[in-house]
Amino acid sequence: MFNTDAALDKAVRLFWQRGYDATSMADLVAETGVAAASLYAAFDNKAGLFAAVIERYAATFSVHLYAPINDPALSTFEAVKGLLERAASSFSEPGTPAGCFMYSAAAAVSPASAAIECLLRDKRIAAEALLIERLQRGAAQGELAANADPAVLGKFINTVMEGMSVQARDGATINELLSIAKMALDRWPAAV
Amino acid sequence: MFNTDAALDKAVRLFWQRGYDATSMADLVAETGVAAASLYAAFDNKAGLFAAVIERYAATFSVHLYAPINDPALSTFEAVKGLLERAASSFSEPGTPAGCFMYSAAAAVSPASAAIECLLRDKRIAAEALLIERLQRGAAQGELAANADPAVLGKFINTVMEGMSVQARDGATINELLSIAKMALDRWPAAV
DNA sequence: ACCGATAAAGAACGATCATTCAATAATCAA
DNA sequence: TTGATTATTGAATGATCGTTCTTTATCGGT
Repeated sequence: MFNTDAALDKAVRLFWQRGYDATSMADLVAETGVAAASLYAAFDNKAGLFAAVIERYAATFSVHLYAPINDPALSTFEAVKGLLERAASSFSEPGTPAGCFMYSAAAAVSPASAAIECLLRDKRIAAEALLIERLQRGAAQGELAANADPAVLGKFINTVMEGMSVQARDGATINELLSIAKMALDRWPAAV
Repeated sequence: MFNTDAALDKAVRLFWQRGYDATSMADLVAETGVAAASLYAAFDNKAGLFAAVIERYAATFSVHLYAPINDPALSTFEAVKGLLERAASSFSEPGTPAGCFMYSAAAAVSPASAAIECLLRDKRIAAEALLIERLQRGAAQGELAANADPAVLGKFINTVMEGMSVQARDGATINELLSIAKMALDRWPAAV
């Protein structure tokens, strides 16, 4: 078989930039250099290819973005700070399309592609749940103010990240994104 | 001529939900009940129709959303609070597609539709500039802390709004959005 | 009632869409 | 080397895309 990972890397860029509906199989063939029939043999159809692209993005980009959340050596604040700072730099990284694939690749799709939208939505919700769990662990260890609600705080942090992705798509620089991240962290409910 | 505003209202919903590329002329014909040739006579082409849809959305929705920013009776804080609260309620309004049209209708499009993306981006950037101007006016009148940067604060508020739109698309309730808005308004840099 | 002008629509256009088929090239056990 | 299997592809599929052409209604002025 052809090098599926290399092809997926190319496909990730394309879907990232143009979104699901606006990326045609002809585009994917031109970008990957793999014939359409071969892509179908490997991934069944466009939706299957996109599902594989999601997993490839998660393995190569999301893992790095969310690394601070899973790093046991970091305090809860440091973990969230690391997450937002990585978002700022990766969303504005010149070598990749701006913003986050998970947020913009299927922002608005046709009813025929509703299943695709769900795939990404589930990933977004799972990532938010991961963040909230980390905050709950921090709260259990007394790192957060007593009146702080980890669920609301997590949703807030996640919302800022999602907004940062739109900002990056509109041309925000890494420094602007870092300023936004810093301001979000100003709201941090540290234990007294 | 047919009732263009009524047709545009229908078209707004369709583009709002599905985005530019995923909304076909056939969809628009079915939804508006106006024949394709008539739509072309009135708006030239799909891009022209979309441009008219943008203006229709701005006149019927954005105006209401940004009303607090232009209300001279409100303090700067009240204006921003009103903006975020209106975002929370309108983004989750059951009668309309979730989120904000300006943020999601052309989040990711094909290179052929790049001009469409620019149209919406310009609207987003103009709205952000409007918010920042309001904050600068507040700063000039001593409503903000001396070390507060209106440009950064405005970008932050705007980022939260953009994130709230993604949250709404993913099913966030009005109460969840209000909690997010409330957290964004915490530690407001009020003058001492 | 009639007529020129305007508005609306049905049917067709070539282009492109995702997908598949038939045929070729590469691989490997024997 | 041979033969069966697998991998790969160019070409063709019907469907749908945005767009336009031609024809049919509609309408205000005389």
